[in-house]
Amino acid sequence: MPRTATDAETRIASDDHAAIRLWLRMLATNRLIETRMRRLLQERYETTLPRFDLMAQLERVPGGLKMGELSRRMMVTGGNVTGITDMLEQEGLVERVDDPDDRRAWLVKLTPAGRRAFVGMAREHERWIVEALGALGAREMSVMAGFLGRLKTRARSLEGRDT
Amino acid sequence: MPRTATDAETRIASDDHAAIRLWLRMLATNRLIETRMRRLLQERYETTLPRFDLMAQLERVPGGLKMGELSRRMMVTGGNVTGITDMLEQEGLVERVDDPDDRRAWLVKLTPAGRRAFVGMAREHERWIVEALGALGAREMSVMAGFLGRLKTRARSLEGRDT
DNA sequence: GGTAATTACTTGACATGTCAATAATATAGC
DNA sequence: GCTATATTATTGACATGTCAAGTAATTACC
Repeated sequence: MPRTATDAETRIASDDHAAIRLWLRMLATNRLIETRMRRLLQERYETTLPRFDLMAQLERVPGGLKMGELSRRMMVTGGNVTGITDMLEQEGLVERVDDPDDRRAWLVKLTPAGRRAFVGMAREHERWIVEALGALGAREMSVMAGFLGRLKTRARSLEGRDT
Repeated sequence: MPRTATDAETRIASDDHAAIRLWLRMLATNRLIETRMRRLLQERYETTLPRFDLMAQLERVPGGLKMGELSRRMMVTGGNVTGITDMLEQEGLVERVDDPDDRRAWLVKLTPAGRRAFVGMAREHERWIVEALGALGAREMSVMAGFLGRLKTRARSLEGRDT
């Protein structure tokens, strides 16, 4: 029995493709960091990652965003955005305002309380991320960002046609 | 307004830390590829990513794995493993067998039908991954795997102490 | 060997995610 | 302007994920 940690990457035989190993490592790394962020957000602010994400999207757009815009930016379905917005609205952190240009649509905005709550969280969240990614230097981060950019482009183009 | 696609990475001001930008890009890339895999698994095999993951863990261990082992390897909670195993058991793809060494525990194994189903899926899944990660060459994959390895190690050590 | 602490799993409550169906409104085309 | 189509958001059904509490069995310890 190896003594190394046993996780999602485990048990990949050496003849498996390098791409598979890389993908599993991406999954495991993301999950580790994401789980940590969830836990910290819960412990320190009694909130969750999706709520934080939604507020982060709104924070830079004082005029608010339509549900569909939120959905696209958060890369989740509209139904999901409806649910999270409902929660945040109940908590008084965001508000739905009628879109004057489209009576089907809402503009979702941070309330003053929401903005106050967000800025504190965001500062600390940034520290957590800097800490978590601190294993890489600036140059390495830049190289990795380049790789990821190419993977993103590829993934998008794959969704275009249907292979 | 830039003409680039609007997604989870959007609207990060240039003064934000490189680590944040990298993290958001990791999230977006993972989500894009993962969503594609979910869709393909659903379309071609009427199954889901967590079911596939659980079966993948079992495939290399003919003797089966305990629920707790599955939980650790899949990096999800035990309650979650119970639910997914229930589904797969109903579908006849895995079975719970009494662990002869521990009467509290189960050994979860692929049924013959489960193994048959898995090998077909796995082959195609590997093609999908190779295709999705094809934007990177072998050397680049190896560099990226190294970066991710360091991020994983860091994340684990952060969970050790409590910063 | 008997009790206390730990471990393995299940359960129930709930948040988050998907999808498909629906209602309301906008838009395009004639 | 009317109609057909597309877009915006909500809803409900369901899968997946968390956590905390509960049960049963094992292990540690005196």
